[in-house]
Amino acid sequence: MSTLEDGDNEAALAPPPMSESPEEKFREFLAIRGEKLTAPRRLLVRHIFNSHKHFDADELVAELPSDAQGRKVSRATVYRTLRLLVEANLLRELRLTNRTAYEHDYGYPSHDHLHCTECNAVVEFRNDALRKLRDEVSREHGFRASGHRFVITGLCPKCVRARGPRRRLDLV
Amino acid sequence: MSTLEDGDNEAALAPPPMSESPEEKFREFLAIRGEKLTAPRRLLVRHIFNSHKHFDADELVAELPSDAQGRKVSRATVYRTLRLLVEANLLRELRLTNRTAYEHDYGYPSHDHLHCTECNAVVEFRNDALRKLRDEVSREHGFRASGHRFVITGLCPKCVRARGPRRRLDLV
DNA sequence: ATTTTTGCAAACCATTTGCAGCTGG
DNA sequence: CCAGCTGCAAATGGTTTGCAAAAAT
Repeated sequence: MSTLEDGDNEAALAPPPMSESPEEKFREFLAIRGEKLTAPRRLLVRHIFNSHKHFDADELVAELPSDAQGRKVSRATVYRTLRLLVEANLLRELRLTNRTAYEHDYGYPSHDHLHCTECNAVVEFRNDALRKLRDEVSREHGFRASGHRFVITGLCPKCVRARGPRRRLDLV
Repeated sequence: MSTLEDGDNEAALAPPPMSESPEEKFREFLAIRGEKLTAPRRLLVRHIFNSHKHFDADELVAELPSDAQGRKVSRATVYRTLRLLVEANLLRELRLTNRTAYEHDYGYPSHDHLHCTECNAVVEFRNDALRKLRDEVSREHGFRASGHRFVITGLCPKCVRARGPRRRLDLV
């Protein structure tokens, strides 16, 4: 449903009201499929959209609060819900390392990433030329682009300072 | 060692002769680290650089020929060698799905990818503006870029024709 | 009441690793 | 000869799944 990442620019029907909350959007998505917005799921959407950090399943599990009875949402449910949120276009997968990272794909402007291979830091940036470039290339190849991922890998300023002085032949 | 993907443009020492074979380049890389170009490793480099396909560890294992005694290179060695080839900048990792894909990063011009989310096809393209854009962005953020990955996701021409006619609200 | 969801634990699957014996230089 | 390899099999680690109990409509 026309996310910020979506390249399709036809306006088949009324644009969705960008004012609905992630939770509301998730509820709609589930309703359409005859599925339910349960307590664990509500807890997860709320928690996830309370901050704009990147995160992975493990971090999420660790951060989650326990309920009154000291029970946490199970790891299995976390994974299942993450899958749903991705299908609902509320989250986007990142795959920079062996574990899958997630970031908001709803209510958050389209952007790309700089990834420090040294300290694993991830910095976001916006660049409009990129989108144009993407559509150009897609057109040339007869593709219908629905999204893209542009990751620049290298050393962040901190790591450049930390080890930049070294020469670049130290293969051993 | 100054690969096509490398953004560092200082010329610390004589540029490597681009005429040496992947096998030769691998041998040098290993020699520097006091390691050996063994029979299994030689078989792997040769096999891998005989074609320009993308591949993953599993496909590689499946394709590998058995020796005279009907033994194949073990899966463990395949993984270990792939890691080495990546370190040697002969191969590059791709990470489009859950399994790691590999492609040549030596003797093959720098390029990016269109990824069809329907049939999983991967098409390569070259675009020089992208590299410039990458360096610009890196500079703005104080990064020292060493590479990038730009993947445009969407439907390839074939899949557009196959299912393009459908409207775009079919969430169910 | 019926269908979906949850939590647990076991299963999965790609990848990694310990180790004893083999091998290249 | 000796450091570095290989293969095997067992271990890992992230993610998925079967199933019976629990919850939602």
